[in-house]
Amino acid sequence: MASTEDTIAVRISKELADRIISGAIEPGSRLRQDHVAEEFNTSHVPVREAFRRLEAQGLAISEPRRGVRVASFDLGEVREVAEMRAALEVLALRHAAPHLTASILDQADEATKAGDKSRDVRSWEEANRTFHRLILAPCNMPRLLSTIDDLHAASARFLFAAWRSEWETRTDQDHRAILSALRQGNTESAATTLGRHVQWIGQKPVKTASGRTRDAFAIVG
Amino acid sequence: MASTEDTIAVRISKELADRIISGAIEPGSRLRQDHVAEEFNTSHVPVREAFRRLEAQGLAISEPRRGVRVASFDLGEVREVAEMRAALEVLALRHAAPHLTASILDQADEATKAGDKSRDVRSWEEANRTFHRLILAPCNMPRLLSTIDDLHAASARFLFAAWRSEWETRTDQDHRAILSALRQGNTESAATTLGRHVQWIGQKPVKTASGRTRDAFAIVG
DNA sequence: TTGTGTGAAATTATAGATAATTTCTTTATT
DNA sequence: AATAAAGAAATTATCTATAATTTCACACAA
Repeated sequence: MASTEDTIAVRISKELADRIISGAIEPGSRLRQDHVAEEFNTSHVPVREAFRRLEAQGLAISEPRRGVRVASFDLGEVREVAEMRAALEVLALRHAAPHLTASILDQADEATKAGDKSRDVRSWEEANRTFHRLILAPCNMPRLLSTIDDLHAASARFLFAAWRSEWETRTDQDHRAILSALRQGNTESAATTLGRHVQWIGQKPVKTASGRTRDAFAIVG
Repeated sequence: MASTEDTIAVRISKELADRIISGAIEPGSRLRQDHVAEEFNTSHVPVREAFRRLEAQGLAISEPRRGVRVASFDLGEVREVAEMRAALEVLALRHAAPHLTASILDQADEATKAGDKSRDVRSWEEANRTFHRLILAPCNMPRLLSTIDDLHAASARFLFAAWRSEWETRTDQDHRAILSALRQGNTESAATTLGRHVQWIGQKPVKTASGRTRDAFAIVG
């Protein structure tokens, strides 16, 4: 962790992002600058800068003079993020494909296996994110990649909100189909599968705070 | 202008964004917080927050302890922004199409005419942006729309850098074709044209500071 | 009950002051 | 002349203090 190199504001924003994504802080709850400042043993100036970062990532919403709260989300936003990911990841893959090496594809295969073996959401999500990053990074489009990263952060949040604890292992056929197409140089087929893959929205009943049961939705790809 | 409602940081970031986009501040030049603070008659705390905003929009780059500078760009980034716009605007249009009314399409037609009549880049850019926003806004996907807005800001910057002053009026056939397809309910055709339209990169010789001539590139759609 | 003021407490937003780091300039050395 | 070292100036990052605004709790009236 290069956290000693980072500025305090960056360190705080990373830590808060992690908590928001993992669900440790509830959607809608307020982020109070003095409290955060006290926790991190700083003044609130870097805290405010951290808030601006979270805002840009779509993890928090700030209303002037009324403070910052953790962004809430609904099925509409899950769909929106899924479709944006589909459009942008397909674009990235088309550009990355010519630069993919056997070594990268092997690593992506490893990530897929790690995902299949995962017995909890957190490690599945990490493996999945690694897979996507591996095959997309060689596109060499920094702006595109950072937008995709933000969308993955949002996806992870939806996922953890739905699959809070229980997780069934499953074999990711899509990842395998994508890798196989890429190995054969069939970029179009890989892109098509990827586009469908990231739009797959899983559905799961969860118990709400009030004891009732409702359906939660998340992107599972 | 609702600037009195905004926080000082927002006001500063908007003003600086405008200067960066218009080219009033050169790419690569440093943004010094004390100087900006003095100009706006504030302390540097809101200035720093404004910098974080610019960073998120991709208009400035900040290096810890070394300050913030105006982001520079090259042909690669112009292409990247063009492709991202194509992917995302097509997505937005597909969702917006069912909600488009005759009134909206008429307004878009007006915007096209205004663009054709424009005798300078700035007013052409504004009309063009209005056109795109009109036909995309009804998609009702806030995250997508704000990402597209940032990309339009980048596009405008490329454009002003290339077409600093001279501008030839021209008739935008693409806009007309898109509107006509939309009126006929042919969303796919409109989307295809839009995707191509936004990726059209114009090329123009410009004189550099050192008196030499090189080619500048910009998105002209 | 429901709604509406009112004041205290909490919180945000900004200013001014300080410490730490980088950049620039000048001077010495090969 | 070119390069390196050293010190001064400028600049960033942070902290402490203050002003302005919002939120909350509670009382009172409809």
